[in-house]
Amino acid sequence: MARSKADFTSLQEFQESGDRVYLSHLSVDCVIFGFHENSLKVLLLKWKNGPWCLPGGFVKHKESIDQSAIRTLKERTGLAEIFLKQFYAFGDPDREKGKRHEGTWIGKRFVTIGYYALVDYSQVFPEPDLLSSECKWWDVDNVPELIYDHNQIMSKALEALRLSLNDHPVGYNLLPEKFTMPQLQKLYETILNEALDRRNFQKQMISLDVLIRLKERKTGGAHKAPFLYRFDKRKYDKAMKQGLRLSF
Amino acid sequence: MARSKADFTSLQEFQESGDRVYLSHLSVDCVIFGFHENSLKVLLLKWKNGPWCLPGGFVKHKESIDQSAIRTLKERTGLAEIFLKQFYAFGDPDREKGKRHEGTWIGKRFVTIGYYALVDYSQVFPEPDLLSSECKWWDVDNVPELIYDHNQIMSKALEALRLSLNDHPVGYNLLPEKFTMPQLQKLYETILNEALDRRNFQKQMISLDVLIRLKERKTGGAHKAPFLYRFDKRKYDKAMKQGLRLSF
DNA sequence: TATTATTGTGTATATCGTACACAATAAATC
DNA sequence: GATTTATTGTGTACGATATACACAATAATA
Repeated sequence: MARSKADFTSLQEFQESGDRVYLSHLSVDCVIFGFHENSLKVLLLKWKNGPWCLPGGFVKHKESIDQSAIRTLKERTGLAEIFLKQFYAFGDPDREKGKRHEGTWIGKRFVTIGYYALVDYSQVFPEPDLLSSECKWWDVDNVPELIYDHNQIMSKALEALRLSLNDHPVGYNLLPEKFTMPQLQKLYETILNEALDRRNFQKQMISLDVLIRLKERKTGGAHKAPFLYRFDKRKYDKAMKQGLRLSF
Repeated sequence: MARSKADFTSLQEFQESGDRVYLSHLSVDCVIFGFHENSLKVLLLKWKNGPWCLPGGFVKHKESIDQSAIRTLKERTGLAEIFLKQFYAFGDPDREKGKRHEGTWIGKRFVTIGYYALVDYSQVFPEPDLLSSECKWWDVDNVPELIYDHNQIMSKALEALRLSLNDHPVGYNLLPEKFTMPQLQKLYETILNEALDRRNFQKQMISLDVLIRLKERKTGGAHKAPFLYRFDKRKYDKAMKQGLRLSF
């Protein structure tokens, strides 16, 4: 996990007294999804002279675990108010294979709570933290080998996102405000990793009753200009809360 | 959360040096579901001279969180090899409203990982631990007020169980080996809290292709004797792994 | 002006979910 | 032993939903 150093002035201080600020043995890791050029991306961090990892952080003594994920996200993407969902806790004692920082605060055993976030790619300006040399987007089906069990965490996040499509709409957080039906379809196809019928997809989406079709069309591309849509936020939020399949 | 004292000889020793054996700030809580006399039950623990709570435990230094839930379950029910599923982590800093043991190890802030378990009611012999005076089954829609946020944890467990019915079979862990279709239906109705059509229910269950109808019928009750069924374990396990609705 | 690739729309069919009715029967009652 | 009662076993008709598929319209390009 990557860590926030805002509360310390040096790595050494952090390693010597992490307990002062954070709960020991506990971290959060964030799988941040974005959508760009018809593919699903995750935001990864690279340690200086080290491997890639998920952006993560630690939990302050008087902070909720949700809050600590929100803080991590804010620090890495600059965004507040983004969609965030806790999906699983990872707690094998040997999950940190090839551990570094042996004998230090960060070298202890950690149980980590996994969150995934959905963000508007175009609004994000990735920032590495003080211990990282890079922070950038990777294609979900082309991520490098990550430290510890972070590849597994990412897979589980993607699986959770896929499952959520069964009962919840997606897109509000991943697409720009105005978007076309083909864009929305590509998003679904990318997350599900399968092709969908264009006409049936449109019917389904419209039946969800969360879209508003605008008068405008998207111009500039070749071929027939597609209509632009936006989400009806109120209906979208309602669908997120209630779920879409109330069926048994 | 209730705690295991097996690793200590006194409460005082435990309070003074819990860190020696367990990860600090971290616990697991188990919502143990059983099914008896046509209603869904949860196993609760009562502190000596205190309120009721979910059975829980702490995580040893070299133990996975799953293992620590398994251990807790074994201690409380006597059962090993039971169905167990992690469903959510609860980490608000003030979740332990009305905290006791202020200033002691157990009085610290805890983030807890919630698990739910499905067990065969008739196989369980509830055992209180050394700090509890009682351990008994309660009807899910009639549980008393529990400590901390344990009522919320229980609700979330029930919700998770309900959602799981959408894509996974249930019953193998909650029913005796041989059972009737009406029994299975009651189980579903209890979990979903709604009445289901008898004929359609049977068709659905049979279409899941995890049941084997036996030649025997259940005798003894009044009225027409229903057939007995059992699960085809191989198919059941496959359905548990793959899920039942692969549809998008 | 013609071409090209893409979008907008509708229909026929199969599948699934839902509503519903009647015959069979094990125990209980008389 | 015949009758009553509540429950189980089974099948069918209907409507809703999912799926497969075809053709006209059009924005940019050639």
